[in-house]
Amino acid sequence: MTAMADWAARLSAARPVLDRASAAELVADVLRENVIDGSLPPGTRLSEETIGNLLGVSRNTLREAFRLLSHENLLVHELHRGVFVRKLAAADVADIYAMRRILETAGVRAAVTAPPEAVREVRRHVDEGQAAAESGDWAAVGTANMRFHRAITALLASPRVDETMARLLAELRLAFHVMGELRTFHEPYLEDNARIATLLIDGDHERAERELVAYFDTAEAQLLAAYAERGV
Amino acid sequence: MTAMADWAARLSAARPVLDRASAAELVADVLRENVIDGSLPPGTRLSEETIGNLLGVSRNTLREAFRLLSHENLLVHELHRGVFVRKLAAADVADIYAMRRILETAGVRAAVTAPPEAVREVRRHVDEGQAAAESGDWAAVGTANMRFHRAITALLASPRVDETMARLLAELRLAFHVMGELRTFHEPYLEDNARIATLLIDGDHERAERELVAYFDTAEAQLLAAYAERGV
DNA sequence: ATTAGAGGATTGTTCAACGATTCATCAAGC
DNA sequence: GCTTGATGAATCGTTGAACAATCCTCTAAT
Repeated sequence: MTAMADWAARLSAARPVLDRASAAELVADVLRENVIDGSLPPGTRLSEETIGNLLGVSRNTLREAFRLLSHENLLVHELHRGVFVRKLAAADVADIYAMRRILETAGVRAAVTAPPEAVREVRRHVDEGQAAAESGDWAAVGTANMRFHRAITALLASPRVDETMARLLAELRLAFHVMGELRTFHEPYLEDNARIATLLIDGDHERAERELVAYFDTAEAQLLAAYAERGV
Repeated sequence: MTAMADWAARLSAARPVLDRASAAELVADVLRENVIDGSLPPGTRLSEETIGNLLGVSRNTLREAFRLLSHENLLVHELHRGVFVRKLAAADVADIYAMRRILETAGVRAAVTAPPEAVREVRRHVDEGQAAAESGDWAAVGTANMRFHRAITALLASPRVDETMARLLAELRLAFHVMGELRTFHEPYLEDNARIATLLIDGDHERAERELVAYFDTAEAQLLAAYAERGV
């Protein structure tokens, strides 16, 4: 009975991979990648004809992909004007951090009852980030940092929280483009993350929460300062 | 200067009404209504041709409407099979309540710093619900109850939290269909809501939070019991 | 310098068509 | 009797074209 339950669990887990065939979703994947890594900077207009020819899909399919990404808040659709890569306003950044505070502090509090391997997963992403820093790959440090924070909310073991968090962080990447040097933005937080992970493993979730909140305050302030400087 | 700010505020508030020209959104509104009120029960398959003819729109427009509602988690899209009215599993109900616990308890804690009119708004929806109960309109009691809970998370003053909460509650309505009598499900909570609102206004957010958590526990248990009974 | 208008380009929407996939039916084999 | 495999109908996925509506740019006139 447990053996069969195992099959069932693994098979149903593999199911979404099989469904991954829709052309619109594939196009959305490509565009999402380019938006996130900055190839398509915020404000860029995505012409239907140009991109359609470039990717070899019809306008209808392309528009469907645009809609998918609009729902993820990565593109904005303006009636009769087209779709643009989202430009995050300062208010958006503040709102994203507000929501992160709620979800991630809840995650830290859930660490007490979460399975130990989930807590270890948090630490794993810290190590990942430090390794990337040593090789000077600051973009990789950034993604490791995001995985670290996603691992924190993963302690809640809630699919909906996970998805919300993933979307929030993808959106936040749009804001990172205003930071000139990735290094100055990511490097200082490596230590913070390590400290928080240690506190979580030690079970001192109260101090972990305080440190996390402090991180939010400084990171948000840093981003907003960069925004003010650039007058966005 | 303030006069101009007034114009600006009022105009930008009226803007979404103007944009409401998309055929797909109108179609989505109709379908949403029918899904929520149970005319289209969970599991129903929505044929593109049938519904397209019924509403007199092209398949493309209809597909866009489907996508809108899929994103709201009211429909599910299965590749090459079509779209279906979402069937909420017991695990989904549990997950929705997990997320509500996080967001709404955060809302209660934010009541301390929230503007007084926002707190009064919470109480207003309690009164609404009681009025609806007196006239025996239990569906209206249900919507008032949802507005009550949305008002709680509105204390956080975060657009993203508001939207997440709205989607969660719309999704949850799909689960209400398993409850036979709406009255037995909604009536007991009128008192709870009133008590919580009073505690919020009095500033006793600690007790308010405890009461809210207790409400979640019983409401969730009641729903899950109904699920188990019907073997869904 | 500002405004008004014409023209071109792009998006919004629909339609028809064809290939791809699923589902139900039915026959063959163990 | 049950499973396996093939057949055909129904439906979805995608494309391309067409036309209307809207926006943008450029020119010309005041």
